[in-house]
Amino acid sequence: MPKEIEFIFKSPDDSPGYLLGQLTMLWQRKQKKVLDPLNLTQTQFVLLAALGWLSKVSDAVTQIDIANQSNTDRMMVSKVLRTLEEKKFISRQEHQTDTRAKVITLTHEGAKILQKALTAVENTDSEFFSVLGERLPSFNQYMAKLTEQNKDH
Amino acid sequence: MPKEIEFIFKSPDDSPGYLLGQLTMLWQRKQKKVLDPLNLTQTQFVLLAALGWLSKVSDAVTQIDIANQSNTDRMMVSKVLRTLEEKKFISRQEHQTDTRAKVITLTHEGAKILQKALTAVENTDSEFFSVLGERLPSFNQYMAKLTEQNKDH
DNA sequence: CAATTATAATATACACGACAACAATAAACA
DNA sequence: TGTTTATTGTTGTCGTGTATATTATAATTG
Repeated sequence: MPKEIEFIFKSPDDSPGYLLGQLTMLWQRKQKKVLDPLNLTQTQFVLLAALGWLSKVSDAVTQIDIANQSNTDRMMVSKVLRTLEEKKFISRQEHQTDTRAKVITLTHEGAKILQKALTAVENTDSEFFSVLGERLPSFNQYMAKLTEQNKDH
Repeated sequence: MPKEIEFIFKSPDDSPGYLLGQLTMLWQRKQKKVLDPLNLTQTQFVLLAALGWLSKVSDAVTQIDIANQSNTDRMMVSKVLRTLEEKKFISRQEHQTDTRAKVITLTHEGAKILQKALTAVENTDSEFFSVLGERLPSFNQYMAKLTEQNKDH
């Protein structure tokens, strides 16, 4: 390193951004291990869960609905749903009134996998965050507040 | 959705994993906007910062050192450092005593960019987490504890 | 010292994640 | 009604992340 240049580094433990990044990396690696045996990736699971959630209140869920529900962009949804279709976890049909849109539904197989995945992920999360103990609700509040405050612009 | 199957969804606000994922997504999008003008990606910034940090105490930083410091895996470091070399932000030389290893150093240009990036990122983080106010140290403690607890296995 | 084991870096493959650009069609409105 | 605008979905590109396997070389040990 050029000797004449001095950097001012904060200690990692004082940098919430750094900590957030590190923690997320660990969490995603753990999620991956849990979902791999179910033939699902993290994103595939999230989109499948979003579809399951939306299906409770609508019988004509479109790709845009899934994108909005999961805060994913529509290109990602398009690509991942194609993969999920190949895996026979979902099916895509023409929309009745809007020929641009596609109606996405869970297959039996997809519903079964989603059930397993929801349970597995919840158990893993429970263990991952267990160190917080009774402080978990407080942690959740922090996270929810931060998410709310930083949405959009 | 197959009508006979019922899913049990937790409310998103009660799921720390979901919240962590959502928050990280927002944070990464914001980081990207800040780093784009500096011709750096998130990962490139992290590795550059790890290199800067290590350079303070060592004059023979290897790729493995950077990988360990940043908790990134070796392949990632190999690929990203190649890109950073093309951008003239770092240089890679043969190691004196270990011919397998490469010694990584910041170039002048790289050091200047890193300085700018460190400032920009810290300002962005400061704004991103400002809603926490005086609860920030508490939040940092939660994050540090979670990270520590979930390292490795 | 020779054989085994561990380590540093790379090659390749698959799957995101963000973005730009595009085609088709629906909705809004002059 | 006809034109503009918005919406739905797709394709393609760049840059991660993770896993497996490979090459070269260092370190360990029988």
